[in-house]
Amino acid sequence: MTIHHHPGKERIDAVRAFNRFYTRQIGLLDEGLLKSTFSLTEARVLYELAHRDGLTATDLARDLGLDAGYLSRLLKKFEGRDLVERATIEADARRSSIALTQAGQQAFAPLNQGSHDQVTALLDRLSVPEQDRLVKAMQTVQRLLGGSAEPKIPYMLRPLQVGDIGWIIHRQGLLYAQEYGWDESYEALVAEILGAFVKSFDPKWERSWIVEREGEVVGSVFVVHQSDEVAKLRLLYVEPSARGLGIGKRLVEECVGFCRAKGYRTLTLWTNDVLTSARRIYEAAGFKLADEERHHSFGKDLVGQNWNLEL
Amino acid sequence: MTIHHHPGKERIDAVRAFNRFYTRQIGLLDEGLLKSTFSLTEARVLYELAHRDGLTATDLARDLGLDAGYLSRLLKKFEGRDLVERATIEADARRSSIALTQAGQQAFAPLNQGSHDQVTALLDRLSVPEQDRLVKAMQTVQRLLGGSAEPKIPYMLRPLQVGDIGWIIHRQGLLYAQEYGWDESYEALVAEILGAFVKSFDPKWERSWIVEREGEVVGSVFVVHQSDEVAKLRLLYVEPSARGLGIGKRLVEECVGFCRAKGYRTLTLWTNDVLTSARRIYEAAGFKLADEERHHSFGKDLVGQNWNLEL
DNA sequence: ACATATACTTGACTAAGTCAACTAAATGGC
DNA sequence: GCCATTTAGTTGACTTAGTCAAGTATATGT
Repeated sequence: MTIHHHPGKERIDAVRAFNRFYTRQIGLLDEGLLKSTFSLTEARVLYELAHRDGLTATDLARDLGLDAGYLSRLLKKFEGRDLVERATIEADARRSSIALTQAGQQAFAPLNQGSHDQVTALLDRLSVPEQDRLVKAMQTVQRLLGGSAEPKIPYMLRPLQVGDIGWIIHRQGLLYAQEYGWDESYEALVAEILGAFVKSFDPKWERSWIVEREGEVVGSVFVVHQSDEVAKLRLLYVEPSARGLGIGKRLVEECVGFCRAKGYRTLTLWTNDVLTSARRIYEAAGFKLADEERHHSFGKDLVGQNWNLEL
Repeated sequence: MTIHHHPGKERIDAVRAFNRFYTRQIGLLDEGLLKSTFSLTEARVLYELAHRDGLTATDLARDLGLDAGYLSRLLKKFEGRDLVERATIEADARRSSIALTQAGQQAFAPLNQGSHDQVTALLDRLSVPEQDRLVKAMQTVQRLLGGSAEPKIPYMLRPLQVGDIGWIIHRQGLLYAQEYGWDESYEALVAEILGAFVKSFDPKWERSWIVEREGEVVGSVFVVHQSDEVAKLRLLYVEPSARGLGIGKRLVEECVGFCRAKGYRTLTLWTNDVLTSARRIYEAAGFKLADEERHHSFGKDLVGQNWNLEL
């Protein structure tokens, strides 16, 4: 659903530079560990065995990218030294699940400690905020490359938290500047709307929905009280990276449901005709175009539209 | 200058998980390239030679983490196949600078293309915003681990851009919530102030400064017009990660200089007594405490202060 | 029941990397 | 200016790590 484009040259070069950099980085870390009696590959195998249960030889070969024959011999050696033991799986006599023995765990401990200490030393050179940034960045890389397919929970709705409105202002400002060339006055408008929303928030008549996905805010919408009959839907937005998941539709549905429950008669909203995908959502939800007017805002000539939904 | 602490267990585990993940990732990428006539190490050597000039054998061994003897033989083989040539350095007869020949460059080209294509394929699976996040995250990791010491330009001041005010609202909201336990009404206040600032911005009397460091906004300050005699300094802030660089002091100096140049008589500001490090900056700049008053705001009992500087 | 696929093993092999001993030139101390 | 020490690079002898193909035993699909 997401639109894919050809990556730019700078991006490709940056990724390649990172690969080279990290190849070296891993090389450095490995050097330190090679003082032990285990080779790097052996250490990797031990690590997997120490941290996961019920592994078979095939699992190990696949996950570590090892040759089956090589691994077979390696495991035989471990078995000979009583570091691992195999238990045949009842359901399949070809396979056996491999586990560290007590001795194997003891042999692995110093190795594990060594790697732990190395990483500690690495992190110790950084300040705490830097450590946080490092870990966050690594997790981002891992998540994006891990190709963890779609996350199990594609997204979740939650109420407003501190930091959200600033983030939404930031993202909306940038997004509409990039996509439609709007100037900074749009961002300022969003800031004023949201500042006022929080300041005069009335839980009896008003509500906000924040969409979070893998820890990131990817969408939001607000319902504000205009009169006891009329509510206004404001600032519907979905991050480009999260489009196609039905988030926009879901947010509008939440608004409509909320307004019905609160006894509003009309849900109104203002938008601009250039925002075509938003319009499709409003139409699908049953909104009717009430009126249009040309205006010059955000550095552009636009056509503003008021849409209403009778509840 | 930065304070260092012992990294937490989760952070260490996250880094180790990333190392294991990326070891595998690099393994996968390398597999693809091993179809060529060159081994992985040979390819790495060729890459370095193709991208950097005046390398000596020692440079290569150090930067790629190779054994000197192994590299020596490897280079001899390349030389025999006319892929590289060595030129003795005049200043030091022991060393020679190694470079790819025309043939070497030709031999490297398909290898380079292969790696390029692989990375392209990798990136192609992601949407453009995801690609951007990936590249940014990789650069962050590289910068933090590369130990590139302090950046050459510790920070730079620039005018406001689209996205800045949202970002500042976001960060200030989070920061004051974390450090002082203030609630979301502070973030809302910042949003209102900045929304109004942009909306009614008067370049003749007003100005903003954004501090950028390695592509990130790490501080800001605003001067707003109250009357032709009185200017107000608002929303001075510096990211914790960028403290200790004199950014706060510099920002206040910029404000004072601007106000003097514009002919203001007084520069005033409002702050709270809990913000001690800010107060020190104001005192150092010559501000005098005009009055104090208790108030309950942002979910806390606070003491508000007005400070003035006669220009 | 029979062709095909999967899980692992084994033998024969090669590539990749290490280690120590060596030469030749440069550097530092006095 | 001489000599001990260091650095750059080379070479021989060696080990380790990994590959490839052929094999056995079991499971799976039709």
